[in-house]
Amino acid sequence: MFSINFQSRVPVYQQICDNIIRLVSYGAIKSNEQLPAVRRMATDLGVNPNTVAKAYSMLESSGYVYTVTGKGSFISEKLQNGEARRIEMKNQLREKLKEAYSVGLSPDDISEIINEIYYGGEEND
Amino acid sequence: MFSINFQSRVPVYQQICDNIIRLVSYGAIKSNEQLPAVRRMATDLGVNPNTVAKAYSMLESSGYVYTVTGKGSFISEKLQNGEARRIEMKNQLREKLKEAYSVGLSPDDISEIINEIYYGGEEND
DNA sequence: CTAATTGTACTATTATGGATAGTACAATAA
DNA sequence: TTATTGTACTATCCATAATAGTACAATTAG
Repeated sequence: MFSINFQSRVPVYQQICDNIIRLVSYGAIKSNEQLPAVRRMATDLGVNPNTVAKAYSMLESSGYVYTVTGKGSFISEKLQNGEARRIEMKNQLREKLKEAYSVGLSPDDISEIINEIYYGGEEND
Repeated sequence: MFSINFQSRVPVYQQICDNIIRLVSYGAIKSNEQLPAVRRMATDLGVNPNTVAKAYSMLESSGYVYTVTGKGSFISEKLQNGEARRIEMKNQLREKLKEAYSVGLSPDDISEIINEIYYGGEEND
């Protein structure tokens, strides 16, 4: 599903939240679909069940997940409309990249950052 | 000069480094200009001198600052020439790309925008 | 010269947040 | 029933950051 970067300064529970949201944005998980059980995901990721539980509970308080004790946790409808966010994000990114261009950042410089973020380099907040 | 966000998960010494780089990129500090003394900046920011010392020493090992014991720490030439501006831009771009990542934008999505800006059209790499 | 200021190098200690360990419980499903 | 779900605890551990305090070499100002 995804993996945890234990070198990162970003807390594991936060990484779990981020990844779930990202997967939904990608369409890899659809709304009303059930998330892996807390204990299951914990063993999959190699972390403590409490850590996953914390992530789930935070996602629920954000409204991105609804949960039924005894059944499981499920992606809410609220998370489905990621398309608008992606378009908006593209526009913002375009403006920022124009600035980068005018300051003299090279495509390689940018690729470096992309690799760092997408393929598991250092993260900060 | 600047202030520290003690609520942030970003370490104070890191914030100090970032801010100094940022100030240089804004032209608020020029190269060969002396930085405040470790003890002075410490009291200004309300932190421990050791924390500032750590920031300075990290900046030095990055080559952004040179230091003479007994005299002080100074901004190196390296940060002139728009280098500082590019560093700051990289930081901003990194934050934006993190957002893009979390929203589900793919590297290809981003490459498309980069090509559009840098090569003015529909080529891909 | 002396005295003050510079950065640096230590060691020790504390504080905080995150993660783990373990247990227990209510609700659901087979 | 029995197993699985999420949840709620408490206690503990650990890593990192930050502090506290001292000391020292180099520089500068007097």
